[in-house]
Amino acid sequence: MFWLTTILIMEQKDNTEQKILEAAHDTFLIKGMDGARMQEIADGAGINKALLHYYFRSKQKLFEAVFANILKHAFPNILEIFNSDKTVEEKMNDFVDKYLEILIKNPYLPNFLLKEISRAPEMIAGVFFKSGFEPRILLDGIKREFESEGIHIGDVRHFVVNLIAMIVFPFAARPLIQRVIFEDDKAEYNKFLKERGTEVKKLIQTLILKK
Amino acid sequence: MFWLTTILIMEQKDNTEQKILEAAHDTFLIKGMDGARMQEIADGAGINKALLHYYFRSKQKLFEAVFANILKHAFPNILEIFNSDKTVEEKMNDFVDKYLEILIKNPYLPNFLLKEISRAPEMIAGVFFKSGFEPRILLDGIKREFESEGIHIGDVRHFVVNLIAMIVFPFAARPLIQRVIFEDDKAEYNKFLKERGTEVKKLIQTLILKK
DNA sequence: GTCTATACGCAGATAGAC
DNA sequence: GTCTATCTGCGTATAGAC
Repeated sequence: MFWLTTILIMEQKDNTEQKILEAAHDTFLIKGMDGARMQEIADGAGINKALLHYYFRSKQKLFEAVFANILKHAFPNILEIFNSDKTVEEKMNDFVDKYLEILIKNPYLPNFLLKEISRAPEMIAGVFFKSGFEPRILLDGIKREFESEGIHIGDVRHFVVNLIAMIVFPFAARPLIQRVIFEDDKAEYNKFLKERGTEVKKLIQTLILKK
Repeated sequence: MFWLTTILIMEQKDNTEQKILEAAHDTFLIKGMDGARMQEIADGAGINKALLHYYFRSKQKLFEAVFANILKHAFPNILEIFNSDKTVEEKMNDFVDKYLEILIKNPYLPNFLLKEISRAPEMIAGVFFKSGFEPRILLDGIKREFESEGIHIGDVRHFVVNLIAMIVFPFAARPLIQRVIFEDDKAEYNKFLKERGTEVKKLIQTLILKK
């Protein structure tokens, strides 16, 4: 009955508050906190500015609501991937696929996160760590798993940063790369992004086979 | 006599206009166009807001001056590296070293560029392409050089994006990574950044030796 | 060239009718 | 809950004295 529940939730939330959150999401995601305008959000939601303040007292509060929501959907069950009983190599591949999928659906996410985290690290960290997941434990786990398969990956922090960099960067730097290397060919760049999965997984493979 | 010229230039430019440009640079680099305040720039330059408008008619014009300046210093002689008579492998290593050096000196650069390019791609592209360098030719050259040494690197666009991603991303995502993985240990993260050179060059090596 | 004072517009926020 | 009208403050920009 999950689908029913979902529909119910969707419907009962298809109210003004929800419409505001959606419009705010769209505006904040692209313009960021500094660049966003309450008027634009109101227009997007089909209401007026006053109602925004009725539901969320301030721009800041509205932003925080949107941001928490974005984080929740941006980092869904990483643990789910790493708690499976697959080989660590398969987990890495799952991670790549999962995150590329998320980013292809939410291409503005990387830029938004980088921008906002550098703008207000303290505030962001506050929202972020409410999720209460333990990165250090995750990293140690990855290292241990690799070693138990006889693979020496070196400093696991570099390994993970390399991995995430190769996944995220093509999205974060899209406006630049697409223009400079792809002569602003949008379709060609989308094709390129879809190829990233194979590319990154091949690179992991190379690293692992090296030993 | 270059050093003398340099000093002369520095001194003759140690005037109000120069002080404004420097203060504007610092503010824009960290806050971006949207987040920057003319008051903060004026304070930084030790003058008042009116003078800003006397020298540069508007915030927009001031920003463009700063941005052009940043680009000029951010992308110095890439061509110089690639026009040398070293092996392509050595060129790659030089590229990594050179860019890490630049980024360690200008750690805010990646975030600033990503932010501004996504905010106003057209304007940015205008300033950018005045430098008139040809990325496609550069990429083709890299591919050809690798192949002439019998190394098949696959799609050169993926190769280059991987390379730049691994160099740039740790700087762009610093506030996040430092907090999440390094428990906000600044010194430790600086050490990590300095290790990136070895790390990335090792990875290039792996890719090349694979064949 | 540099300052103080001020104009002007915009964006966030509130008051109050319905 | 939703609207219109309005306030308030801030940030860019200008006027004008020195």
